[in-house]
Amino acid sequence: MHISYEIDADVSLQERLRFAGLRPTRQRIALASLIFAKGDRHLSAEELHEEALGVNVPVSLATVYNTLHQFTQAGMLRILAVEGAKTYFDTNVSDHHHFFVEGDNEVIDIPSGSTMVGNLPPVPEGMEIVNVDIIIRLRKKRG
Amino acid sequence: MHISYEIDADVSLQERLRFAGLRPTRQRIALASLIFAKGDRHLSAEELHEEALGVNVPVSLATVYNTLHQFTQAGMLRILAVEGAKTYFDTNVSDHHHFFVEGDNEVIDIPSGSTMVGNLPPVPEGMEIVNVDIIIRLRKKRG
DNA sequence: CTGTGTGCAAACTCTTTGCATAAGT
DNA sequence: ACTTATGCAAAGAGTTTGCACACAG
Repeated sequence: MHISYEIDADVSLQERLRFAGLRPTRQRIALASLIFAKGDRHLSAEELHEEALGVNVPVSLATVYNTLHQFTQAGMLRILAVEGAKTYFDTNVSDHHHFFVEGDNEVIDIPSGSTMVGNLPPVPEGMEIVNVDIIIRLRKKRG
Repeated sequence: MHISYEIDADVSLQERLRFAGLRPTRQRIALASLIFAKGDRHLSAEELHEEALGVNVPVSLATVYNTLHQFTQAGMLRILAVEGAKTYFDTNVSDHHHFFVEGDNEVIDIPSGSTMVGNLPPVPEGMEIVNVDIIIRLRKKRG
């Protein structure tokens, strides 16, 4: 579904939240506008929390976590299993893959045009595919 | 390099460890034989720890972590970034990919014959590829 | 009003670290 | 002997939970 939220961001964010069965509270609206303001992003709970505090939206970290998970469940975000401890959330829910820059811990989208998945292997008995994640790990060329 | 460790597991494990610059201590030998006894495996530190205790090798969890990381650095293991908190170590160091069964948190190797990576996308300026990880997330068919 | 959301702090899980003791060469 | 590993317990990072208060409908 598409809501043209370019016209009035706050109003349609409210609609999106309502549509997802989430009450459009101050915090959720604020977080949603931070998350979805700048197009595709990858962020951790910590990052979003700091960003919120930075623009004087004093949410608690717990609420950030709750909100991110609620948005994920609503299909507005996607969890990105990259590495170790930190969980990243991806605002691009469509089918695409990722570069991951080691050292920087930076996640970069791979445009979905660059089709890469060739023939899938046979899936084990009684199982079905949820999704296919490709992560290309990069390092800076020493130079 | 290949050492035929089928002949006498303990002796050649010692050699492997020595070759990696690791002193072949009781704990490392015991853990190595648990890890490499049964062919390709995916295990977490917790699992290995319990397994060790189960066969009366009383190592501490800290030592298990240390050992797994040392083995990884020595190229005998590979870290598997699957999901969230837990770190999995893969005894299959060669080029291959994985199924991940959601719910069970089970990791299954995809035989490297099933080539899947087609055309890789252009790599960002100044970067080089470390490796390509493909994880196919599965769920049990409800039935 | 009524129910859901939020903030806080405490709890939890996985992992790492510091330091005294034990073991390898 | 001399050096490196180990064990323990404590610290650390990231995430979650429980409960009183606040807010949306």
